[in-house]
Amino acid sequence: MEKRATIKDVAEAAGVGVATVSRVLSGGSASPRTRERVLAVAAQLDYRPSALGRNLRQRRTGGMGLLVPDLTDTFYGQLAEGVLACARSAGDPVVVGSTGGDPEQESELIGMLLEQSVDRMIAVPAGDSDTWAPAIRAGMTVVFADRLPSQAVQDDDPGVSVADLMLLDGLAPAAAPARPLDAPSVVADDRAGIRTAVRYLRGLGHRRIAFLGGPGHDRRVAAFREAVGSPVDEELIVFATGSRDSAYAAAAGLFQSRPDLSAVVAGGNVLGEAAVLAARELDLRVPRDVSLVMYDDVPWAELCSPPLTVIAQPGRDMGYRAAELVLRSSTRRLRNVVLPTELVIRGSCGPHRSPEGPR
Amino acid sequence: MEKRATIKDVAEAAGVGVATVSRVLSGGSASPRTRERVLAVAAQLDYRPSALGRNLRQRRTGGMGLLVPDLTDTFYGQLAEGVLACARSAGDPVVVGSTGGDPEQESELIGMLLEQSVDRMIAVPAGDSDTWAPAIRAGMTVVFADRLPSQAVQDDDPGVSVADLMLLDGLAPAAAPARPLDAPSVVADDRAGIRTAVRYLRGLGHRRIAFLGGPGHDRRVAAFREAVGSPVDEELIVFATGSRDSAYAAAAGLFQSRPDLSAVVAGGNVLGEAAVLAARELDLRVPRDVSLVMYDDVPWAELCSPPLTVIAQPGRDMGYRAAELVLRSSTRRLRNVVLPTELVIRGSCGPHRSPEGPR
DNA sequence: CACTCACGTGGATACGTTTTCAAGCATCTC
DNA sequence: GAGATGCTTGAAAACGTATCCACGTGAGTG
Repeated sequence: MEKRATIKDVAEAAGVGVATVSRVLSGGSASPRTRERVLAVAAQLDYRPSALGRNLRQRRTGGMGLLVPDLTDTFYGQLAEGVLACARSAGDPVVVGSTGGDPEQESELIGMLLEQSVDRMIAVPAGDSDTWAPAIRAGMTVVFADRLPSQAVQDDDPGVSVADLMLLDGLAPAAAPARPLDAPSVVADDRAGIRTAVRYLRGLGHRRIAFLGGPGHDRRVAAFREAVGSPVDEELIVFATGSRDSAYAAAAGLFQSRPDLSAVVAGGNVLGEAAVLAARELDLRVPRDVSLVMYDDVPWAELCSPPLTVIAQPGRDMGYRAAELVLRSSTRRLRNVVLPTELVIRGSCGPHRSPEGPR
Repeated sequence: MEKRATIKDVAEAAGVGVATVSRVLSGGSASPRTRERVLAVAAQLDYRPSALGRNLRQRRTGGMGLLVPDLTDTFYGQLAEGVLACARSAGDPVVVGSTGGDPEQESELIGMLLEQSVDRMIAVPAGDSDTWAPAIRAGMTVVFADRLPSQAVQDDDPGVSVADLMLLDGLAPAAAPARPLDAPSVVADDRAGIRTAVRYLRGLGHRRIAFLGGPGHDRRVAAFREAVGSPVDEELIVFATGSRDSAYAAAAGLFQSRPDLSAVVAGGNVLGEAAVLAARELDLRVPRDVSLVMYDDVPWAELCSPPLTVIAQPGRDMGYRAAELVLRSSTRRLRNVVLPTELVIRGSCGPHRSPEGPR
């Protein structure tokens, strides 16, 4: 356990000042002669500049933070891989946190990153804009991926009691009028994806199409509503929390309460998984009894029988692009990237068959 | 973008010295009176100690590193979730790196963590012991998870030419005699898991059982060899690299070259996925034509039809335990944790049927 | 009452780096 | 040849924290 060489050691060994060493290693100007000397000595001492010193000096940690709801969800795994790939090519460390879809945990993790002086992060947000305001106010460059934070409820009338409360932490009540926090983002074209799927199902003759949503699927639900057109049968839109259990419960409940539905689009791969499981449990055959299209393409979608028809979104690319965006945040243009989706038709959708019994 | 308060600000506002503030916040001794004052002021200023200053001062970064081959692999996702859960409860940041199973990338990532002065890490190693020697020599506390680094090839005869080469970086050639680097670890009981699976297949009448292995599956292969007993049909043991393509190729190749096999155990979920795909492509029915048991229990194992019989290993626990181990590294006892596996019988294994055609 | 002892406290230092600033020096121009 | 100009260089000052050490004050004891 030998101790690492410092810049001072290199400077002494090379017979130059520390400033020169720093310059050479940071690509600053130096005479070829000294440059060579310093480089040689540094190599020989196996010197690696300590990120600690540098970070303190420039008052920020290199690299970036990454917040996802759940690494067990294959899609977020893909997204994370994309981020890590980009970061690796830049030589940057990535601090990863899993929020479990819980705004409170998310808030804690943001605080932790703040403490670490991580000033760049990409996030699949769980909380609303109020959760994220502190981070952005603190000067963090935040890029949202996969979805945007929901709009916090506006409290337009800051009563005296509220003001009283705020005095506790010494903040001026009127500081932030809760504007819609503008941050770059990279998301999939949910609207087009859902619309294509719904049209596809429509083309197969399906009329009663259900939507199985999870947290953060607001845009997908909206797109679904728009695609099916009015009147929307509200009972056919059900939500689950993030957990697999909840997803299963929602799917099973949907199938049981509305045996007349003939197709369902699942808002994410966990929901899709739940739908397949619930259908099987209730002896509904796919696609004979019910057609299914799932958001997210994941390797195991092909394993199901029948293989699942999916709305593919480029998870890895999404992560990579987001990381690029957060790194070159100087490029202020081209914010709000929208990635294309693609309907991958496999075998989980079939033509609508009128129910067997009379009606 | 208001700038954060420093310990100095707190000290001034509270009318005490910085040392006192530091003590109070670090849980050191202080009179109740001052403690209260400092705490109040700190809260009011929304002071959060900067990890940068602290890290530099104590010459180490808090938190830990985590190196896995691929976050797209559900098992590593589970493992990562476990690590993150433990770290979160400790309030520690986790720097995650994805090695892609490539020792070179792994080495680079280790270097990056070294640079960050991360002195604790948990890793699913890709490289051999030589890859990890530098990290451990540098004083890192490394806990291996899921598997151990393979033993580097011993070069027992350090010829003069080798010594010459080593002079280049100024290292003494005889420094590290390549001892088997002892680091704590937490792995699954591969031996028992594989043995149980093989016995189960044997009990179903299978005699020609194949093993589909990937990188890092050394212990599983060894266990397989032991379980099937001699003579081992070497053709029935095939390997893939980490990628899904390679896994598919290996599986397809196996099925084609040895149509007489009646069961296969896949060494990991990616291999299992490949086996299902390849079998389907070759019109082999599971379990009618070939029985399949897969290492790793993953949510989608139940989605296949038939649902996959698996050797379940507790991925999340593995990560959690590893993180515990690396955090409380003072507890020198209880290194090398072995977690139990469980054969979860679903529907992918059936009784052996003698081949239809005469033989 | 003097002396000791324990404890609370604050000044000073070190951690390793980047960056500013001024100085040194050689070259170029008038 | 003198002044200006450009380039290279090193000393020094931060960055925010934890910790050593010395100082002062209080209580407790002889």
